[in-house]
Amino acid sequence: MAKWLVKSEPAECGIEDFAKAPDGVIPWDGVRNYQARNFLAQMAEGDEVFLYHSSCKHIGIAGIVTVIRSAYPDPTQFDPESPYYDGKSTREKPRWQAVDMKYVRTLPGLIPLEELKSMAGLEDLPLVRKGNRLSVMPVGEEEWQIILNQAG
DNA sequence: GCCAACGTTGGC
DNA sequence: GCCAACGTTGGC
Repeated sequence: MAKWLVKSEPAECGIEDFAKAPDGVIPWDGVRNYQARNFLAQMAEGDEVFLYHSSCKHIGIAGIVTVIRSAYPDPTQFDPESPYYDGKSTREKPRWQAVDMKYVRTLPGLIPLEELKSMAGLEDLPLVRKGNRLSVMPVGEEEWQIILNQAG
């Protein structure tokens, strides 16, 4: 099973929202970046995902979710009412993909970005690199373990 | 609120 | 195909 990390603003969709969602399930839609979309498309059912809180007071890894439905056309791209609407996308040739994710657990303590930056073995994780804006990224098995050990 | 870094768009 | 202009992300 592959491992991943996704960013979200907790005001929009944080680990608490997963914990409160019916069955703990939230569709991961609205991704509008090609590189991030390509990673989304590679996700498989059962893959585990770190949920990272960005653009807020306490930034860092807050919890773990799992992929329960692999990539399907993101419905928000067809919805003119949606902020994620994309007029250039068609149902025959959808541009954007979504997956469904399910709550696994909230970490006992958030792992702050600052700490992730200082940890050995995470140097290649795009998350800790300056100016990185990628919102969906792969996490290597070793990186995953290093972070898990830190999470307790 | 600021601003650096980045991705995308569009003129040429 | 280049690249300037623009909009967005996201840490600080």
